[in-house]
Amino acid sequence: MSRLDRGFYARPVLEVAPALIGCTLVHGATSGTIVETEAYHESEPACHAFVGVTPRTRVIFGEPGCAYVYRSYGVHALLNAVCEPAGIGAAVLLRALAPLDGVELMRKRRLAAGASEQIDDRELCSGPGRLTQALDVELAENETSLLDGPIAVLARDPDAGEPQIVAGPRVGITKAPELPWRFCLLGDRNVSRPWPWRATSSPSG
DNA sequence: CATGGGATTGACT
DNA sequence: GTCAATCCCATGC
Repeated sequence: MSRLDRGFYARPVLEVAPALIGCTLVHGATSGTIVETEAYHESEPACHAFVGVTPRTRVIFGEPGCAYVYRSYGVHALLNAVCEPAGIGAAVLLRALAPLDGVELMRKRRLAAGASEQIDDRELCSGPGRLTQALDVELAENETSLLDGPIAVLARDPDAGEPQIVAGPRVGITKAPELPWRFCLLGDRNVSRPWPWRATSSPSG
């Protein structure tokens, strides 16, 4: 499968975020299927680009298809894909993967980063800070290109069919919490937080 | 130059 | 459910 091209990322961020579900994130010997994303846009205050162009946010206003990597809570690196044409500040946060290649390497890295000694496979990449630990994505890779740089995003397998996607409110933000800009692969158990899929099932579930 | 906040995680009650 | 760890950067003086 080939990398997504610049035109893929140059679209509105609310199109790109769900379109990334089912694509494959690759870094070195480790990879995973993207199962959870969130959209961020300069027009709403939860987005870092809301404050305008600064040294930090410059990349978000730059060329679509670049990586925006930043440190969260002084602890974790979070990976975003810059979207929309240059001049517009928008990006998609990659929040969870279903591990594909290099699972044992992921486990080794997660343990080295301080995780508890027992890690279920579904916990390897189930969170924005966890997936950067597992794939060893670093702050130094901020502003690298997803089109030909060290971090690659591959298109969906067209034979796999369209994934079923559910939308909901974004996680962990205090501003604009009502926007349903979080996208998950329906029923996938690698997502970073519980999803009310059982809401329509029996309570004992 | 000092300060406050944050797109999280893991451990503990 | 609660809480600390830890650092970059935007803002204000």
